[in-house]
Amino acid sequence: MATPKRTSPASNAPDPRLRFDPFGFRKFSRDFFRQDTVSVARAIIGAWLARRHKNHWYGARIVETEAYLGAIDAAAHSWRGRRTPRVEPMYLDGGHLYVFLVYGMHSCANVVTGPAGVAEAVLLRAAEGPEGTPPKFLSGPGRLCAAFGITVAASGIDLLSGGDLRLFQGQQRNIGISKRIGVEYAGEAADWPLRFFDKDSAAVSGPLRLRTDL
DNA sequence: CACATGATCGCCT
DNA sequence: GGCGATCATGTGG
Repeated sequence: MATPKRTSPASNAPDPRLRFDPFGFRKFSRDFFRQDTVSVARAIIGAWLARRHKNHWYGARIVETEAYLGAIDAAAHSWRGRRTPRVEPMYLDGGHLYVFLVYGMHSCANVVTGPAGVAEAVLLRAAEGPEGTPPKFLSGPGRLCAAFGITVAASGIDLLSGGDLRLFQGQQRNIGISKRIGVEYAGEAADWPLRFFDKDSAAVSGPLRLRTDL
């Protein structure tokens, strides 16, 4: 008989090093996510991504994001209003999650922004784990998803309806701005200053030259 | 650190 | 059929 084919699980277990206690954290309002996408991308630097798994909580502080501006943005999956099953979650109300697979192997998680029908989102590019975890542990969208066990099975879920994935408010940070990473094909949009990062975090991804303001 | 390359497959044209 | 909102590894400066 043939070699057993490995089936990808609906959702993977989060890394145990991310255990944390969400007690006392404040949640965001729906209207917060309905703001313009750039504001949200900036504002969630320092916020906490959290996941519940088998009655335990796991979390990390977001240190790097990118804004994707929908129909007008050649780097966005919803460019020119493109509407396919994969991209459909981008059209949901602000506060939902959009997850996609790149290069056949890495998941990327986005927070949907704007009101329903506006297909914009914020890509979560990197986070900082608890002290003691390697600086690059959650550095890069693929690694962040892998550590949290987030897969495309989570695409379309609501972060505000009491589910297993949530976003909590954090502390204000020193914000740096640059162009986005890995979108060179997007023409003029490739140079738009839509990447935001915590200047004081070692967990930020990408080349060093993109770690300073424009 | 910068740059090049291979891995690997769902999605779109 | 081609190509990515990436990552790990290897080379060279």
